[in-house]
Amino acid sequence: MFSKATEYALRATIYIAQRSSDENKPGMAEIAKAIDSPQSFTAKILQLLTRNNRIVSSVRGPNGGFFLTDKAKKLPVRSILEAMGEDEVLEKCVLGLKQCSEAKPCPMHTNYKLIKGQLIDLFETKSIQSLADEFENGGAKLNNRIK
Amino acid sequence: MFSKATEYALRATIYIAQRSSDENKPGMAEIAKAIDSPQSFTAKILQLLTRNNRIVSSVRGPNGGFFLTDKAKKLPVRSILEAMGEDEVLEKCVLGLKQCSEAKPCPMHTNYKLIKGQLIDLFETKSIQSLADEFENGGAKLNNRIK
DNA sequence: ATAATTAAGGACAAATTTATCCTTAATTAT
DNA sequence: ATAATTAAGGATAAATTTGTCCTTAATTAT
Repeated sequence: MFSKATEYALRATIYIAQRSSDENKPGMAEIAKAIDSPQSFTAKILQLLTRNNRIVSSVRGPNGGFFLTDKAKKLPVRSILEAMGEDEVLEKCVLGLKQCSEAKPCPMHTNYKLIKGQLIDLFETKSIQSLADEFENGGAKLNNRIK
Repeated sequence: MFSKATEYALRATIYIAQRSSDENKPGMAEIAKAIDSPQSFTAKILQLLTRNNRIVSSVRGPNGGFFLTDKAKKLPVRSILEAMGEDEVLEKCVLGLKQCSEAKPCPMHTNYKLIKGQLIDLFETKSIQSLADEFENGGAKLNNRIK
């Protein structure tokens, strides 16, 4: 559904949201290991997310790392997609037609409409914080390891 | 959601399903024009779909072209995804985790589960024929042209 | 039979995505 | 102040996807 870059962005952001505090800010090595992603590539992605501190914030130097402000934690998950320039996936026509709309529907349009609405609602309603909570308390995983 | 190749595959198959008959088999030039896709690339894709006549059938020579057997028209839309090797998109974890499951859910898993079920159901229930009917009678479009 | 037409398929090219490595800049601890 | 640590950013490479072009093979019409 999403590019690998966006998948890493989602996993990294959720991880950072749950693990960061004033005393502790996970660094690149820790994050990449925790979410099963290539470190350097993930670093590039976090650079996108830290632009203007839109989603993620960072500090350099010893004990530096990444964190989310309380404000950022309340952002909808969709904002991560937006920062990655991939939010249009939610609205996109299944057949890839630019002109597809209620007025000019593709053959899948009416069938897919309801699902699309739920998908948009999910990404706009769920906050980054709520997913971090699932990770912390719900036993949810962010990597592919067995144990 | 899907690759361009799969989008073209879906559009082309629906078009062929609706336009082909014993007397008339659309050719590559007509198909590519009708669905707004690059002709040579679409030709490659139709080669995949015609392998073993799984989805699409073809005849070469004058008045040749592509068509769907009645049996093929009854196939679920999902079979097109399968022929393109892209059906796992339907089952895939939103965060891209291979191990994501009911037992080891990612933070999005429970939220996305219902939507995923509907998506799978849509692609498994809808037949190629039913989409061709939408194209024929429902005024549905397969290209990006204004009029 | 021959020529015309059309899909099949191979080779290759362009564009995009994914990924790595190395240097620079900022910050902190000593 | 200095050295150590860590993110930022540039350059580049590998892999994949998207796309084109040309030749071959099959089929049909004449």
